Amino acid sequence: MVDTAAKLLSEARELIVQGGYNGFSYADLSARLGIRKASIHHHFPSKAGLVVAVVEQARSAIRAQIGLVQNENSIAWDQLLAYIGYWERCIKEQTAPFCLAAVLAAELPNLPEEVATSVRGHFVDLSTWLERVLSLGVSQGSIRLQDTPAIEAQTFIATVYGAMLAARAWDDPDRFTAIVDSFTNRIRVRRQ
Amino acid sequence: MVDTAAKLLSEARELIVQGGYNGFSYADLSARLGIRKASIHHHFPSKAGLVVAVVEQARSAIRAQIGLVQNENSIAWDQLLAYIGYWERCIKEQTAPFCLAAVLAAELPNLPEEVATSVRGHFVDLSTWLERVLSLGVSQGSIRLQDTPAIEAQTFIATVYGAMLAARAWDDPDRFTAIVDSFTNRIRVRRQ
DNA sequence: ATATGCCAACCTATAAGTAGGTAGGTACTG
DNA sequence: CAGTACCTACCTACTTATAGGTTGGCATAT
Repeated sequence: MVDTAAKLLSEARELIVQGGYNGFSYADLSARLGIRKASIHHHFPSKAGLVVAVVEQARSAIRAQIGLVQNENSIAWDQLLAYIGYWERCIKEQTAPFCLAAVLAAELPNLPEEVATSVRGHFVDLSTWLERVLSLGVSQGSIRLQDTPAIEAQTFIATVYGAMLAARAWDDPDRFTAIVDSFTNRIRVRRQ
Repeated sequence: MVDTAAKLLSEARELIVQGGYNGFSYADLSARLGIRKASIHHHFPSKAGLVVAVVEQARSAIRAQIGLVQNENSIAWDQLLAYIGYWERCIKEQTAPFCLAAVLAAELPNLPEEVATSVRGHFVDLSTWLERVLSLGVSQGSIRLQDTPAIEAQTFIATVYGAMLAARAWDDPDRFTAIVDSFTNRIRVRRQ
């Protein structure tokens, strides 16, 4: 039985992905969950606090992924493809057609400071994870980089987010795949 | 003597780039220009109309650039570098640290239909221009593509916008350059 | 009794927009 | 030349709707 706070986080995430920080209100959540705004304030006294909670939830998931990379049985290339595949499915199925942090980053100068801090932390967490995946891939011989793993991780994130934007603008999920493939093709070591 | 409507477009553009469609109001413009909101409505009766006008102004500039590519003296590589250089300067100087269409595209599902249509048109216009530049570069022997010029133009746009997002998230203009360089390095034909 | 989670009622601020008016400038007409 | 009409661009005052949030209360579960 999922509790109200969790549902609020989930719905808030969808609404943010759809229209950004200022594009949704407690009234939207109220309509979606069938509870009054005052009840939402009970769980999340401020909008900024709610959005921080949404971003922090996403960051927790990334940090869990970081933990998985530490597992010595993990295969870097598979993890990278899994991440890409996750977004491909989300974009095709329109379940999560855009990364929360990306849509918030686009309006970063206008965000409440605590939200901006959390969004930046999300970028740092994600790049930390990817840096480790890429480094592992290099040591496993499946990945070849032209720059440091840190720089390449940031490049990859930018590519993924740009690809999401393209998929959204052209209303074509294949744009996402094509654009991300140009990155993966560049770094992949072919075995023959 | 720049007229009021032009100033409104210019300020609206800055405000949109800062915080998106819902992140600014007529009151912000009123404060910036020192005129009352009702006066702004005189020039632009609706917010959607104002934002469409801002986007259409940007599209006009792109179409002017398309005209320049038709000039047989133009050098594709120089045009590409000029476009990149333009954004590098804007991001470093914080004069226009993000592309209008990109920040609007991030919240596309929530935009009024006429605005969404205009934003999509902006993507089409920009990719049309870039497609021509890339095709010209190929025929001039300075550019080598791995896919069709149309696909590569879209990839480039995604890269540029993703790079802007990265520069904004990391608050580091060099992120933009590094990420875009990975694209230009891939397509550039070296002469030696 | 306490904690949790919901509610009604309410508040202030602000958003997009409307209606009627004024002032200055320009063009036209007698 | 003066008067008139029209245009442009601003204004005051106002409207409705909605946003984020506050306060006190009720119901249920432990």
